[in-house]
Amino acid sequence: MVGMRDVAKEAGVSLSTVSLVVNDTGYVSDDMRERVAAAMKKLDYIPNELARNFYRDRTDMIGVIVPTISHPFFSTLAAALQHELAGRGYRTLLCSQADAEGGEAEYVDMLQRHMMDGIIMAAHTSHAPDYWTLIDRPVVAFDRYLGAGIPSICSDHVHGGQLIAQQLIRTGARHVVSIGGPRSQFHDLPAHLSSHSLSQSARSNVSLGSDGVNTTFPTVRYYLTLEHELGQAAIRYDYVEVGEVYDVQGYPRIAHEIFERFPDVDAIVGSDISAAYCVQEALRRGARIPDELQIIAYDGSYLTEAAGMRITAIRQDFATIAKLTSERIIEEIGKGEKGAAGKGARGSASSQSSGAVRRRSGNADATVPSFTDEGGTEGQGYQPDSHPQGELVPVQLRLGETTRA
Amino acid sequence: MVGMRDVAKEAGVSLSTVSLVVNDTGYVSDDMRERVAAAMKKLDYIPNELARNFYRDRTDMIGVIVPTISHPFFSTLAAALQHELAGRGYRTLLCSQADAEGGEAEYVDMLQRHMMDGIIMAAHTSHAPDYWTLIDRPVVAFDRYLGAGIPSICSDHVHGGQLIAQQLIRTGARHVVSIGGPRSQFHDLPAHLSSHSLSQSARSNVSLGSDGVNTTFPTVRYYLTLEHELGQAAIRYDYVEVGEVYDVQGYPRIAHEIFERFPDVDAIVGSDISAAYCVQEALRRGARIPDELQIIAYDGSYLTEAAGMRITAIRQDFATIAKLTSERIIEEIGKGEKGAAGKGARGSASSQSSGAVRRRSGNADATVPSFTDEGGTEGQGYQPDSHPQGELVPVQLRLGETTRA
DNA sequence: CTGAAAGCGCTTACAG
DNA sequence: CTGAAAGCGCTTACAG
Repeated sequence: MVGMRDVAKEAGVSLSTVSLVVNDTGYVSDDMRERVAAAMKKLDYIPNELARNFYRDRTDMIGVIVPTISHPFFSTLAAALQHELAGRGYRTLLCSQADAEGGEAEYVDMLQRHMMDGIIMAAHTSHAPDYWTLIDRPVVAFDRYLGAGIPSICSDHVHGGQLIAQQLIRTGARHVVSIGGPRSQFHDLPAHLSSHSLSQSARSNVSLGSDGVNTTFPTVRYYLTLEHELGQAAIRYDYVEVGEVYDVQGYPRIAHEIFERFPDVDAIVGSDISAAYCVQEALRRGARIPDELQIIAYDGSYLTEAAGMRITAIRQDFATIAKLTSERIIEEIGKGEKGAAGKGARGSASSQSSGAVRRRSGNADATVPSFTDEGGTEGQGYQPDSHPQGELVPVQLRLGETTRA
Repeated sequence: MVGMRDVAKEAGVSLSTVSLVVNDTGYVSDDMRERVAAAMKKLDYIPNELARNFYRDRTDMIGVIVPTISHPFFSTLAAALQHELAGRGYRTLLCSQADAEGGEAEYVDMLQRHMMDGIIMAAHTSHAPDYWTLIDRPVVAFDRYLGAGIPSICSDHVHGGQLIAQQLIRTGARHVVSIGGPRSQFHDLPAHLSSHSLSQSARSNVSLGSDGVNTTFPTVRYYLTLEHELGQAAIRYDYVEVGEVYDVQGYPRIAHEIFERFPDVDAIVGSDISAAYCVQEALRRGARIPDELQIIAYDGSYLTEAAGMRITAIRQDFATIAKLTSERIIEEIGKGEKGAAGKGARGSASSQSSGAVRRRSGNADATVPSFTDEGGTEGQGYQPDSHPQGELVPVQLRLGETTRA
């Protein structure tokens, strides 16, 4: 292996001169520069980034954790994130929870061991908030609540739920079935409000904004909103559970089941994949879409375009999500940098202080929601674990062939 | 940051003892071990993997290059690879060409700079074979030919083409349209055989096995086989070009175009996405599938299951592909290791020798094809750039609702 | 503007 | 079985 030392010898200059040329830092005379360049070319020198990273204590790699890549929503999200991060000089280490031996923990480990500069967490986690809070290195969540002080970016699911409800109410739907994850995820945080049962949460006057929902999983806000609005309009509503996102078998089975269990269903709402299977099942049964049956997908990935019919969808704004999330994680990484005053420093206290900086300000931001649909509920003092919220990314209803005008 | 030095001090032992305990290597008395463990726990010590990697000159990371993740074939492939690699102790650095600033070059760069231990290349490349051959670090290709000495794993596309042809001939198809990439990719290697035009390549008596095809892109064998077999059966055949895989707009447009240009088409063959859009377009036009129109997808990712109808598909065997490819790249990495006799060595010659080892034996393997459909054509001496081939992974025809019995 | 020196946090011969 | 020492290939103050 040819190293800087060899280049220096070949060019007849000192090691540091070579380093300066390689990194294009500081002042080097043209003469030196050329001699070094020539030597590098001659010896075919390639810098060892491992050494550089070691010294800098940075890898310019950011981990992106998703439940599974083989799901159109997450592959689209991952692509958008990689694109955005690449534009900002970062590499993406994509982790598909389902395909990693140790799940997300393995990646958190890499983060702690300095193999990554930060993590974007877009998967469900079974770990308690403490786990995340104690990590003390940059973490940003997408559509998840990981604990006080961990910034999070979310799609505006309350609005998503409203848009669906409006569409269905306006077109006279009478029996809506919605497909979603395990209902237990709806309230997986210690609650001061215990609206556990379907009927209760659907009908009770629970506020769906910054209080009333105690989950690590903000997506449920769309179900809750939908249930609430349909309840108000006295439209029959049923919720059907599918398994985890990576339960590939579950989708076709559920589609079949819905038609068996609810012969009079006239509107189905579910994630892109669920919706696609429902279109398929409906076509097979000869149900007339959208006259007899409307289908609305939640997510709006490419699958909604290729599922036999263009499916009307709530479209999450992948580009904006990726942009905000990337900005945020890089900001967090920056904070860590500043905390450590000069890398050569004795080092023992620096990471602690930087962690404190990061966490404090992360906390401040994360607890100031920027809701579009409601205001004035924040600022009522600190409430541990109560419905924290991050920046909200607007969603959009994109009309396809599966809904009525 | 708390380091080994702090742990050693706390435990009152030497640095090396701590290292031995952390890595669980060599002989350490139970007493020492416990004292060290206690100190680690007390100080919350986390080893810095950056330093470790730097010393070992290994990162246990393997790059996987695909054209785009937002494509069901490649996201399924990537998931399978990540799964397989994780089981063997490697991390996957997923690179979506479309979303990386510098395309594959950026990742090759990382490989050369020792940030990755190897690369699995599953995307098309515009670089000449020389580019890859000179890399001198572990690279394995999937369904690509990158140059002499670069091992490659391929699906058995010749068989894939035959299976499709059989199905179509048996069911009496009369006008087949197939959708594929730019025809220029079919012969992008310097050729001794110039069968460039569609009609010529479809009808001439070109052998479709280990000679006659000069492309870096083995997938074309399926088109060529299909063309050849349909030609023999005197079935009308047309080839329609879509853009690159990441041209998302292209698919629906092509589906539309096919029905406009070829009103009498009664069979369509294309990748999962193309096929899905064709199903959609056919349903919209009221074409009766499979009675009037058969559709066969090539790849067999989950999309074929959710496209309005279960699409009959040639299924590539993702699990086997991932297994063979992973084994192969790890084998290549191993060769590099052995070459370097003891890491502390002065180092200058070691990487060259390891490269030579790798390349020579890679070469030997790569030029011994294991075709299932033909035999005895190899061993006729060395032919530069002529139809090289690697291990073949069988494909399968999975019947769906879009073909006739 | 250039060079000699120290150091990033670990691992591994090597001497005790 | 344990400890002092050298070194992995770079970068960055610091003195000239």
